[in-house]
Formats: sequence, C-alpha cells, structure tokens
Amino acid sequence: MLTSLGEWEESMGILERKIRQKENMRTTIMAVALQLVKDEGWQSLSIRKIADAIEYSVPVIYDHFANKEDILFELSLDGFRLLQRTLEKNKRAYPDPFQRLRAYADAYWNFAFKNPEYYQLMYGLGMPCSGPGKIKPEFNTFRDHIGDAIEEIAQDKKKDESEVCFRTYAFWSVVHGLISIVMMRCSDIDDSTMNKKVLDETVEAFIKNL
Amino acid sequence: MLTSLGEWEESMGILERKIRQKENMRTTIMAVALQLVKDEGWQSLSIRKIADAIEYSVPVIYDHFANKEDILFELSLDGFRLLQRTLEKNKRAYPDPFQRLRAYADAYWNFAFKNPEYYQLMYGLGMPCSGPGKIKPEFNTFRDHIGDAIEEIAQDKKKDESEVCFRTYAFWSVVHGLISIVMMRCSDIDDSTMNKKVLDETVEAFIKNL
DNA sequence: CCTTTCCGCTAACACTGTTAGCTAACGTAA
DNA sequence: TTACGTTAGCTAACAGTGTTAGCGGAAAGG
Repeated sequence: MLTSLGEWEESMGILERKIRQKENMRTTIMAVALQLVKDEGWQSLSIRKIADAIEYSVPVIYDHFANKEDILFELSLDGFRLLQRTLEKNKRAYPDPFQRLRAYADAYWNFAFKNPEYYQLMYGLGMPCSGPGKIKPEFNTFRDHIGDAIEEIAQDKKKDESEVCFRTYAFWSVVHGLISIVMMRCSDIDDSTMNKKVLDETVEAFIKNL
Repeated sequence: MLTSLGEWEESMGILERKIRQKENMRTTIMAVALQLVKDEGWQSLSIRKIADAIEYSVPVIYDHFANKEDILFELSLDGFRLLQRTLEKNKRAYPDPFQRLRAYADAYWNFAFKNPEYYQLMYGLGMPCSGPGKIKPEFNTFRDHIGDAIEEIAQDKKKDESEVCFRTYAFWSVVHGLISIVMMRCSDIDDSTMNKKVLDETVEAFIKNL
C-alpha cells in the first residue's frame, strides 16, 4: 500500500526499472562493480553502492555472489582473461620468439597502465580477493606465455630444463617487478617515458643473454 | 607563577613526563597495532581492537594519529627502517660489491618472508597506507643500496651513468618481482627451497653480466 | 477461484571509522 | 585550603559497512 508521494515515486522508479530490465543480472552487477572500482578504487566499493547502481535492493546481489570478496575475485578473473586475450593475439602476430618476448613485455606494461584497477585486483599483495586461499590458474597466464617463447629459444641453443625455468621466472619477475614499482608511484623517476625506457633496455639486455 | 629555579625544574619534570607519557602511548599503540596486524592481517585491524588492547577508549587513539590510514602508514615506515638497518649491516659486512649485491638480495628475501605483514604494508599495490598521495623517501632504500654497489662495479668497468641506472632498476625489479610473485602464493612452485634457488640463480646470472 | 512458489523487498544485527561534548581529576595561584 | 583553568579520557552518537532473516505480493499452477 502506497501511503505517500515519496513511496509512489519510488515504486515508479522500480516500475521503470522493470521496463528497461536487462537479461542477465550477474553481468550487470559485474559491469557496475567494475565501473565503481574504476571511478573510486576498490577500497570504496560497497554492496549498497552496487545495489543503488543496479536499482535493486541489497540482498539481490547475494543471490548472484557469495560475498563482496567474491565479486572482487570474479573481477580479477575478468582482468586475467582480458590480459590473456592480448597475449594470445601477440602469440599469433609474432612467430619469432625474441620478438614475441618483447611484445609480451609491452603488452603487460600497456595492460597495467591502461587498466590499473584490474592490475591491482590481480596482483595486489594482501588484496581481499587474492591470497593463499584463492588459487587462480589464470595467475600463471603471463608466465606460461613467456615460458613457451623461452623454451623455443632454448631448443635452438640446447639449454636444459631448469635453465628454461629460471629464465622464465627471471623474465616474469623483472617485468612484473618494474611495473609494480612504477605503479606504486613512489619512485622518483617521474617521467613515464623514462620508465618505459628502463623496461625496454632491461628486456633487451635479458634477451641478449638468452 | 614560578618563583624559583627549583619549582621551574619541577614543572619541567612534569612537562617532560607528560611528553614522555604521550610518546609512550604512541609507541604502545604502534606496538599493539603491529601485533594485531601480525595476528589477523591488516584487513581486520580496527581502531576499537587497538583501543581494547591498550585498555583505553577509542578517541585516545585519535590524539596520536590522524586516522587509521596514518597508523598503517607509520607501521610501513617502521618496516622500511627495519629493512634499512639490515641493509646497512650488510653494507659494512661486505666490502666486495659483488658479494654485497648477493647479500642485499638475500636480506630482501629474508625480510619479506620473516615479516610478510610489513612487506604487504610497504609494497602492497592499492594499500590504504600507500599510493600516489603518500610519498615515502624510505621507499627507495633498497634501490639506493643496490645503486651504490652497482656504481662501484661500474667504475672498475668504465660503464656510463645511464647503464648504472638501468642495471639498478633491473636488479631491484627482478628481486622485488620474484618475491612478490612468490608471496602471492599463486605460483605452482610450492617448494620454498626451489623458490629461493630461482632467486639465487637469477641473481648469479645478473651479476655475471655486470 | 485458491494455493503454492519465489522474487525482491524491509529491517535488522553486528560491525566499522570518526567526532562532539561531557566529567572528573589534575596542576596552579591566591 | 580553596578556587580556578586545563586537559585527559570517557560516553554516546553519526554515518557508513557486510550480511541475513523473514515478510509481502506478484506470478504460476491447479
């Protein structure tokens, strides 16, 4: 029973909402959550803000996700899938493994700075959505792509298995480490061109020694 | 009104005591906060938990810290100072710059895994206590120590300035990157001995090419 | 028509960070 | 001693958080 103008307006909002209702609620929640994270950072994401944005009440969200952490976790998986797609594109585009390694490093760099919110969710230490309990096979996407390229190079040069493993982790580490250091924005190298140059030089030096 | 030197000294004593007590409270809060972070992780640190632990009411904490973020920020600074002390010890212990680089990498590794809570606060992406707004000169401690050692090596081999800069960032990145990857515990290299071996091999390969 | 299912809501619980404002104890001066 | 000003440390509130129990009404099935 409607008892006031306020309640009537509210119910009209709900009615309008039902008219332009979209099919999948889950994807809507994810999209809205991503936008909120992009706008205000993952720290200020709240269930109520999502509920407001999707124009549903709070408990509806819990019909699709176990909890807030779960939403952030799914978002990070989306991030991994997005990165994976660009890596696979590069894999097809560069048959030469040396060129491919350069392309992978570039792709990782570009991904991180074009999608800092994803990068934080995916690789942030002590993130609510990651850690020992939350194992993501997707986490190793970048390593696996590097590994393939380095193995291809190793076959020509007859290097052994463990050598390939070490080189793979070394490459992954140097690229990931540099990007996360720069992302913390505490480095006093402020010129982003300079930062990218450091990456390029380092990658080049690494490749030369393969 | 003060009428004699004796009374003045007495009042100074009271003032000093008050200052001492105030500082004492601050360090007590920090100690308790650190313990709580160690026990339950920074995510579950709360002002009320700190208040309970120090057996004072909540607003007392705000006499010593602007907000919760400030407490985490100060904790991270303590972490940097702790790391700095061990780096300086290594600096004195290893006159040979090659040996010193190895020691620095070891120290960084040990620091991270002995004090994961500090490491998270210091280097966690998207941490409430770090980021663009919060500039910490202490952040560059590790880089500066590496830089000195690499410069010393470069002088013997007549390398130029920019080469030193690149090598410094490359070394920092590879050590930091590997540690943070392992700390995320999503890697499928589960044997920690194996992980350390990857670091050692990578560091060795890096040093060989200096 | 009545009954059953179930969608989406309200309202609550137990927390969180933060602060306004009071009380009581303290040091100081008369 | 008494009176006064300072201030330390308190209570209680505000506005927010994640999460869930339980209800109402609409739709579906008979």
